Amino acid sequence: MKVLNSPTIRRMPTYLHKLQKMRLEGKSHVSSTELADYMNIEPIVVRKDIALTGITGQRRVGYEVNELIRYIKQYLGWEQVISATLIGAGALGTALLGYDDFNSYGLNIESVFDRDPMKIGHEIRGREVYDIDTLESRLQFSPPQIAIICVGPSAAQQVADRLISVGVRYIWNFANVSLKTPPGVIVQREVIAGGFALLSVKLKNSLAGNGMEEVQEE
Amino acid sequence: MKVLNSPTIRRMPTYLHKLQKMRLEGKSHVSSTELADYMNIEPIVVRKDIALTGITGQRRVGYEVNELIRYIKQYLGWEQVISATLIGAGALGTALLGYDDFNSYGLNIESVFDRDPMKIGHEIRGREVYDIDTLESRLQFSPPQIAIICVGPSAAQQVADRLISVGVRYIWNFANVSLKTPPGVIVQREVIAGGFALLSVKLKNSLAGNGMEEVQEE
DNA sequence: TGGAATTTGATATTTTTTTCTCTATTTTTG
DNA sequence: CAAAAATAGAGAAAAAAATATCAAATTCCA
Repeated sequence: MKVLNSPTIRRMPTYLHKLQKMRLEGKSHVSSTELADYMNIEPIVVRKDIALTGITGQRRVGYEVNELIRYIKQYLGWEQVISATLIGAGALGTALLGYDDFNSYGLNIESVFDRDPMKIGHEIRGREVYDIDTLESRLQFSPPQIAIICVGPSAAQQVADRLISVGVRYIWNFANVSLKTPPGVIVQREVIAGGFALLSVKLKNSLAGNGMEEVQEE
Repeated sequence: MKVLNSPTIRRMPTYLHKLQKMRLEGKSHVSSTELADYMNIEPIVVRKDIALTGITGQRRVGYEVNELIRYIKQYLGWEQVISATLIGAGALGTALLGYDDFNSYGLNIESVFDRDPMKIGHEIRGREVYDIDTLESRLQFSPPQIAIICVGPSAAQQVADRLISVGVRYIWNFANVSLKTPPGVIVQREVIAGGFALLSVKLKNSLAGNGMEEVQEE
């Protein structure tokens, strides 16, 4: 069985989001058609994605919502809590702290660090901000599984180095810079402008064709 | 020639970022190897990507930095300015307003709207925040090419409807919800949790194998 | 100067991802 | 109860993307 399919994995959180909403609404079953409509993709894509989790649905009925939630979470490794630290309590870090779904995804941001004296010791979204200088002393003995880097590009590499030195192996990097890391460290870089680039190309194409062609992708 | 290749387009901003840094450093040429090293991908991927822009390099030398910047910008439609409005001046909206590269990408955020009276009339990152109630009156006669939605999920659909009603056709949606839009409207949805899902799966796999396999993708 | 190394780019191949086709099942409707 | 509609799922095919191979050009270095 295939285990790592990037586009599928990227779609999973959206399925989950929708499923959890449906659960709240009391829906017991969901069809691939329904999920596909929600996401503007084809039902067959949804079925293939879901098949990877190992669940089986019921013909003419669909999938059991609760069961599907469980299977997706298991597939993503979201059944047990994933510990994390957030470095950089600026606008972006604050936004991430306010991202509601993380709770249900098992992401537990245990600590928040910043270097700004105006922030240190104060709470942001209910969490105390620690001095970045205490990073090593606080994380050394039980490093989080994931570090989320939300500092500016000039500080990101140094922050990454320090995180790695205390044993962090998985980095979710929002800084607009490519990190140099030793083998064994996995970095997931978020390039915000990527989505904008896609949108720009579609915009450009429609201007060029100055007409009615349908460009719909990704 | 192929025009719309999603993974390639998503990598373009990163090439551009690096190239602009190199230009500042006074470098005149760049090789695919150098860009590949920076991004932790294979040089052949870089060459294929770059080939799509139509530029030709020089063997044993690489590509001329300035020329490559121009070709990439042209490929993405970033040579002329793209007008935009930002709806939602919360943490995420503020973060986007502070994203330095947008200037050089031709993205011009002309207006910022919010519904919070504490924000309306004040400046955020040097920009005045307008009352969301004035959206129609301000945008009606020259709607921006792109709208960036950074409001909460409960408000996003209504905001999108209003934007579409004044003529916006391209939406960059950061709200954690799938928008329903009429045909002809293009929505680029950013799912923040997508990257986290990818990282989680890699983490899970390494725990499962509790050993030394290398899982490196995307 | 001549060989080694580096690099692009054309072409081919492989891998990944999406899409299609068709069957079986189940529910709903007439 | 029979027909119709909706749905999952298996297997095949197509499309997209990444990777490999190799020739040609150019530069570097001994």
